[in-house]
Order: sequence, then structure tokens, then C-alpha cells
Amino acid sequence: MDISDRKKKILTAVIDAYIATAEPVGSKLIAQSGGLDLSSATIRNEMAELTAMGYLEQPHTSAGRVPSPQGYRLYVNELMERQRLSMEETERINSAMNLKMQQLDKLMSDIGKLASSLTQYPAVTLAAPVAATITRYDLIYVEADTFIAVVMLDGKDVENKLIHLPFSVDRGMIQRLAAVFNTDFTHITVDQITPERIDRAERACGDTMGLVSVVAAFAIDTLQNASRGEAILSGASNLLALPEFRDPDKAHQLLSYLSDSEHLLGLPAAEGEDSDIQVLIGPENVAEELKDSSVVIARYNAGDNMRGIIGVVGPTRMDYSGVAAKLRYIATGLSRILAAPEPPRGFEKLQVKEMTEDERKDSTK
Amino acid sequence: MDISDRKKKILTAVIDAYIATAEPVGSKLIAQSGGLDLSSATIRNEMAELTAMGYLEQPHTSAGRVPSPQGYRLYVNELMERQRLSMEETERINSAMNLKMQQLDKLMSDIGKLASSLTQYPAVTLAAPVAATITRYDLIYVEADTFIAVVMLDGKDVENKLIHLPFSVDRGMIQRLAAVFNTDFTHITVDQITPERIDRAERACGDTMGLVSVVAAFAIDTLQNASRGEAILSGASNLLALPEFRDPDKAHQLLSYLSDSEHLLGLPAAEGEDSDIQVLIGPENVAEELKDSSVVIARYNAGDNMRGIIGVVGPTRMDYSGVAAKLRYIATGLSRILAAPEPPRGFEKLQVKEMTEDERKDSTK
DNA sequence: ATTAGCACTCAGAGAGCGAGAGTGCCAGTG
DNA sequence: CACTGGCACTCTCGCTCTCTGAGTGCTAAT
Repeated sequence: MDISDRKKKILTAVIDAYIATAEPVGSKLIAQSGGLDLSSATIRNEMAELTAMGYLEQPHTSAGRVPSPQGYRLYVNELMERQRLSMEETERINSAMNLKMQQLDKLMSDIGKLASSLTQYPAVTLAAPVAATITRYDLIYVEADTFIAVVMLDGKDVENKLIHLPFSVDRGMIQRLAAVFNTDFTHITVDQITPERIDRAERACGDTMGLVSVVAAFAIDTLQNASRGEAILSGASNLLALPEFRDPDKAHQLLSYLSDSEHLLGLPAAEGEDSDIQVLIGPENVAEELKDSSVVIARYNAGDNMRGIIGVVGPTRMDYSGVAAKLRYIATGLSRILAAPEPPRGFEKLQVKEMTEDERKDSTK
Repeated sequence: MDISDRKKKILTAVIDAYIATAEPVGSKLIAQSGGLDLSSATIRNEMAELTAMGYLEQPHTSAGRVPSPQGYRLYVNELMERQRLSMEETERINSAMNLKMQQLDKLMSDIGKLASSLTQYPAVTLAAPVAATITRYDLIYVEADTFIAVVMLDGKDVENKLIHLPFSVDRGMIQRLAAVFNTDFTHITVDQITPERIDRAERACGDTMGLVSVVAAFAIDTLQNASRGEAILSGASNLLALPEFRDPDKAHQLLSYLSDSEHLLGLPAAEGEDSDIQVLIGPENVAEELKDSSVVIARYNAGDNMRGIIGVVGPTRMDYSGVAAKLRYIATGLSRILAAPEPPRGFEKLQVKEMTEDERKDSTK
């Protein structure tokens, strides 16, 4: 039972209208809204067939039609047009991307805000790293009882921590400590940091006061944090503006589901393809709480062993085309910025803020 | 026109009942619920007077009474009992505080989650630093075209950034750079990082490639970030469970107000007293969006020039007593942990996770 | 001073009704 | 034969109306 071209056109019209209005769509509306030159009666017949085929649904006998998940699926797969972004939108995205002189987590939250304010749906950003290891340790002596531990992860991330001690140590000790860690604690995963290894290190640098343990604890924490991944929800309040979430219970249910980062981290269940958009429509979602919502997901590369995901959650009646276009644009932009070994910033920045290189040279003469 | 003891008792009973049920309270209910041995008629008379005095309000003629903001104010100031936390609650708070081997911003978000899940209201955590400066720079050579910049702020915070260059530099250059920054760029505020100063530094270390600018840009960014303050909203979805926010429009309005960190940063308008709880009831809030919500705020010290605030937002019918007790406990705990020069962690941690010191020593023998 | 009793008020729930939108089907038309 | 106009039918939504019950304020009795 194939679907005729005309049926496709009608289905598209119905879905577009429903996305726009959130109200069941009647045959009359479709007939009037131009596009196809048919009477409402014809459209009615076609719609009846589309209903029989499972692409449309009827809330009750004398109401208009509403797209079924199957209908949305067809729409997403082949019907909808690739929407282009407006100048203004690309402009906004670009400028938001430019101030990226920041840590990854800040960036994620900013990108989430950007996505949610562009789409008017809540957005979710995740970073799901692949098993992290530390490639390098630096210990910076600050005071007799204080030093900074800096570790570099195999991605491009760097983490640090100021460590106070209840006793004093000298610079030499700190240096020895760093040397030992760099030889014996790099390129290993969390579970390879064993008591035995720590013990060995303690002997190697003559540590009797548990210094090794302190640094090792920091390393463990960092590795666990890094491989735990992070999830941020932005623009949650957008949900409440949607007619399908006027029921506070429904809104509450979804919101509290989304507020728990544990749940979010489980989102990217099907992570086959890369780089392109993935759409999960209503019941296609595994999580019960998402069964009548849709999720649009874009992946991006955040360095070698970092997989970023940015997603948007909304009702099944979602502006798939627009959301997909925006996410695609953001994700490719992000990948470009993050994957490249980060162009040297600061030059232009300072110049813009203060004055140009030339002006500056001049003014100091 | 003074308020008699009996009136106070009745007012307290009304408020307690209203906090619990969210429904207008009738004289009968108060009469029955023990405590005072009076007939409903007497209570009616007293309640009528309390209404005349402005402590209670009537939604409509034949409904029960509802506390007015003035009533809540009296309640908060002198009527309510200092609630004690249950064992379970103190337990939860303590254990949450213990895993504090983390950055400040992570900590803030964790504390926010803790507060909101304990109180069942949305929680807000802010860190509003006083003009930050950098006390120390460290530049760590990684590769010919890569180094890590680590700066220490006058609080206890440390920030870092991995810097890639489009050209190579040698270790000597990096060292000179660090030396110059440590002598000329420490203990100054953002606006003192001028083109002149940068120019001077460039000459001082013979930098012709704009290295100074790059590091200076990082310093500027860090300082701006640090003094911008940060605001995190947690547990937003709790709002939707409250009967006063069953109206999605109301919920939406408040939620989107709270989602904007700009707004939150403006919250601590009246910051007179320290260390104790502050309650802003309904119209006492400056922001229009909060006019019929209440905010309970606790301050804590997060080091020398860092002022932390943790707050809870809810309807005017809020469990002031319980919320205040919880926040007070959290805030004092936080101050203790953060103000103290941070006890050495790691020892215990590792031991707990793996085995005890003794066991470990034994097992390696 | 307190209480019991009573008439009064008013929001909210529920029933009943009508309008309007949309459907399905049938007969007519190019 | 595909399409269209027309018509009877269905069902939701919004409206009004009524009724119930909780709660009040007042008065008279204790």
C-alpha cells in the first residue's frame, strides 16, 4: 500500500498546520490554505485514507486530524524541507560561538542557552567522554604548606586544585612528587590507581606523610569527573509556554525527569551515525517520561575523546525542520571550533576591546 | 493597638494550617485542632479582629482566612518556632558536604540541589565576589607551541587554560613571560590591564609575537568571570508541584525570571546583616515577578573576598521555619568548610574507598 | 467573656443546553 | 472516473443556571 504524491502533500500540509497551531486540523483549512487545488471533500477523503493507513489520528469523531508518530516519522524522513536559517539567526549563533575563551562546561551551558532560546524549547547539552586518562602532572609550589596540582587530560582539558597541607614540604619534595606521578601515573585509567601503585610511589619519592595519596585522590576525582560526563539543561521554562504542557502535572513530570542529569546522560542510547541529526519521535523514546515528547539530537566532536551532544526536547508537534537546521548549524560550528587545535586567541580580542595594533604602537610613541 | 497573646496563638495556628493545606482556614478547623480550648465562635471573633488589624485576609466573604504578608512577617519575626532538623536531614546534609573535593561552581550546584531537594522548593545559589585580582601566574611548558597558563586568584580559586600557538616558543621565553606577569600583572584589577602595561611587558621580555597579549587576554577573561559572579538555579521543577503554581502562566513567569542569572544576581539587594537568615515576604521583594512569592536567604563565607548566598524561592505560604532551619544548617556548614584553609583531603578518602591504612600496609607486606 | 444558634453570602461543582466545527457519505458533474 | 457540493450526523466546548456546603457575622443566652 504505497502512498501517493498527493497524499504526501496533504500530510505535509496537515503536519505543518498542526505544528503551527497545535489544534486538530480540518479538511477545510487545508483546502483553503492554497498549495493544492482541491475541494475540502476530496481532502476529506484523502485524510480518511491517511488515517486508515496510520499517518493521522482523530482525537474524537468530529474533530480534525492530528499527525501520528508514524506520520511525523514520514515527515521527518522525507517530507519536510531543509529549512534555511535567517541571517539574523546565523548571526546570533556565530557571535555566541566567538566568545569561546572559556572552559568546556561554561561553553556547554552557553551553547545550551543559545539553542533553547533559538528554538524556544528546552535544550540539553551533554559531554560524554570516552575513558579518560591523565597525560601530565604539574605541581606548583605556592607556600610551604600549599601547592597547586595541575593535570592535563588526554583531551584538551586541564584541571587544577589548590592543595593545603597540615604540614610543610619543600620544593624538592614537590618536584620529586611530580616526577614520580609523571612517570608512573600517566596514561592510566582510574582503576589502575591502586593502593599498590600509591605505595610504590611513596617509596620512590620518600613520602611518609601521605602526599602521594592527596595527589592521587585528586587524580582519581578528576578522572571520575571527566569520564562521568556532564549534562546541562537550559531553557526549561520554555516548556511551560507550550499548549501541550499547560497541564502542570505533565510539565512537572517531564521537567523533573529532565532535571536529573542521570537521566539525561542515558539519552543518547542509539549512537550509531555521527555528525548528522537524529530525531526520536514520541514512543520511539525509550524513557517512559518521553513517550509523548520528541527529541532532536545533534552530535559534535569536542576533541579526540570527547563526544558532545546537543539536544532539544519538545512536544511531538515540534518544528522539526527549524530545530534540525539550527542544531545542525550549531553542531558543525562547535565541531569546527573544538576539533581544530584552537586558534590563538587574545590578539584580536585585546585589539578590538582597546584599540588596533597600529593605534597602540602610535599612542606609545 | 497591641496584639494579645491569644491572638498570637490563633494567628500561629492559622498560618501553620495554611502552610500545610494551602486552603483558606476556617474558625472551626482551628477550634477543633486542639491547642487552645475555645469554641469556634470565639475564634471567629478573634479572627475578625485579626483581619481588621491586617494580619489576615479574606479571599471572599464566605471563605476562611488567609495570612497577609504582614501576618507572615509577624510569624517569621516572633511567632514561629525554630525548627530542629531531623537526624536524617542533618545526616544528608553532612554527607553531601563531605564530598567537597571539587571546584567552587560544582559545589554551588551540588549545594543548590541539596537545598532544593530538602525543602521541596527551587533553590538559588550565588557567589558574588568582591573585586578580584590575580596573585600569581604560572606558565607550564607542554610542547613547542603549547603551554598551560595557571592563575591564582586572591580568593582560593585557581583557573587554567591550555594555550596553543601558531608558532613555537622555547622554555626560556615562557619563563621570562611568567616572571614579567608575576611582577607587573599581579594584584591589579581588570581595568588596570591596559595596552600600555602590555606594551611595557612585551618590551620587558622581548616578545614580538603577541604572547603577552594572549596571556593578558586570559587574565582579563578570568578576572571578569571571577568578578561577574555566578548564579545557579536548582530544583526548578519543584515549583510545579505547588498548588499556587498550577496556573502554568504564573509558573512560567516565575520560572523564566529565575532562569535568567542576571536577575538572580540582583537578588541580594538588602545585604546588611551577615550569617543569619533573611526572609523576604511577597511584596517585600523588589522584583515585580516575586511580589507574591517569598524568598529565604542565607549567607555564607566562601573565603576572603567571596560572598556566597543560598536562597530558596517559594509561595508566600512557605514552610519558613523548616526552610530557615535547613538553610541555616547548610550555610554554617559551608562557611566552616570554606573559610578554614581547607583540611587536607585525600588521605581518608582513599582509605575509605580502597581499604584502611593498616590493611593497606598489611596487604603489601 | 464565652458560647450556641441562626440567617446570610458566595465560590465551586454539576447539569443542561446550544453553537459550531468537522466528519462521512451520497448524488451529481465535467 | 475522479472530483465536488451538499447534507445529516456527531461530538466538544463554552455558556448559563442551580444547588450545595463551608464559613461568616450577629444576637441572645449562659
